[in-house]
Amino acid sequence: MPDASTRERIRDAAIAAFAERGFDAASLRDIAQRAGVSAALIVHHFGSKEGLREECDAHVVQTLVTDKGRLAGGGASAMMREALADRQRYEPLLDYMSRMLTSDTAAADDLFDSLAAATRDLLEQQAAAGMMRPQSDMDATVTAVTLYGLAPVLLRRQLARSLGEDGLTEALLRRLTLPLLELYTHGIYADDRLLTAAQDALARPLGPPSGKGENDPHQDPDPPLAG
Amino acid sequence: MPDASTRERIRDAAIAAFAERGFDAASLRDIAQRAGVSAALIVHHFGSKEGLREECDAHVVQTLVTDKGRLAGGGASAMMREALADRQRYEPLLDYMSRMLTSDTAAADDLFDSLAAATRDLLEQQAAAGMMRPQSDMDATVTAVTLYGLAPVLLRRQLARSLGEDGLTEALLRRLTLPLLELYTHGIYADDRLLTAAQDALARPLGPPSGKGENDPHQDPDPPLAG
DNA sequence: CGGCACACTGAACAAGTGTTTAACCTGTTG
DNA sequence: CAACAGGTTAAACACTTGTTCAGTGTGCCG
Repeated sequence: MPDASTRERIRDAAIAAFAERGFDAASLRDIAQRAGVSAALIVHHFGSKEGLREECDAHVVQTLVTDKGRLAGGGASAMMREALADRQRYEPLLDYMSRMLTSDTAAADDLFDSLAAATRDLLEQQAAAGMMRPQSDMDATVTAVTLYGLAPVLLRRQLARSLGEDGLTEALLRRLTLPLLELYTHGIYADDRLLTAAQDALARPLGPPSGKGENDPHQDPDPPLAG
Repeated sequence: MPDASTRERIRDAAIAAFAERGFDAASLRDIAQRAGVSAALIVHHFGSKEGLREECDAHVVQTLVTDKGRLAGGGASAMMREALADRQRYEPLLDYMSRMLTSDTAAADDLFDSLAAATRDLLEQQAAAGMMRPQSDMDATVTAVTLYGLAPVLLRRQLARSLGEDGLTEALLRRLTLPLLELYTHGIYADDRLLTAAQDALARPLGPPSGKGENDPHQDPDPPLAG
């Protein structure tokens, strides 16, 4: 393992470039300039642009997931707090992660599985402490909560813009805290009309293929899926 | 407006290509081949690749939002149902939308604003019908529900993979219906310990800068953000 | 010192990019 | 028929891309 600092400088420059412009749009010469080296040196160290990507993927996953057990009990929420605390260092990682999670790579799958596992640990821990209501389908709940935790990261730009903030500010996180906790504590619906309607509809072996749909769980009770 | 069918064929081929491979990776010659024309003709019709993109953006936004008032009361949930019903036609649109929402274009902002507006309409309608609990910050709730509705679309690949389904199948939507409705009806927490702790912490003018954090709303009550 | 290994470079290469140019074809109009 | 307009194309252009090549410098080891 030779002088690793150059390798690491290239790797970090690549992560920043991939995060900013995407893998295809970021050129080796662009990355080389950021790292203060030649394009040829990148190939010398990583074999190819694809090799560089793999190393970047692995490093981002490790930093976000494995390293220091940073999300053992926090998940994406912990990430966002870390990102706030050390913005210059973590913002590229969040951008990189966002692009990774919506790409079809094995590294993306690994990352998501790690996040889902951390979510499951947290939920099971809270369930054991008697803090959680019994869930009808724990696997689906885990996946959904993981998805919901990632949404503010992936759509961070729209989130901030929509609420009139300038990026992921602390004020933005504070403002989201209560509404989200209200949702996770009481829900947003005043009664269980929609829920029981969906339960009834799903209880029937096979719903009407494409009827009027007032009782079709995919026609009305579903809005929470999106709104 | 000359024979529009060729223009539309090019536009649709471009949407499919951009959705599959991304704007940068999809080449004009690639799009031209899909549409059965020459690359030069694309430039002749749209001026440049960027011009083609703008027309694709506009068309996708119109199809998903404006056209037929398709999401007046349904939002992303309605989208996913449409996508299921006519998969071959809508799947490229969902991929295109996912890429658009995570890019920094004006069209993306417009699309998100339209989705948020539809979410607001739906929630206010349900609030007027007495179906909703009072929200402490309606704007934040609207944004959060919009984000949460988009998460399954953006992360559809991970969602399906995580629950062992092959894409956005009807079985997958059915399986998600109850857990999500439970969440939106009762929450997932058995008591309001976390919520009141956060309320207390936020009531203090300025929280401890970086104390132990057991009462810091960003340290513990936050997990719903991600898990 | 000689020689080897290796980080590192500028220049060149083949392939692919978006775009331009000149021309072809076809239908319409005067 | 002649002239024009416009959809359409192949070929060329200038440029960028990832990668290769031949070489330079430097430090270590025998």
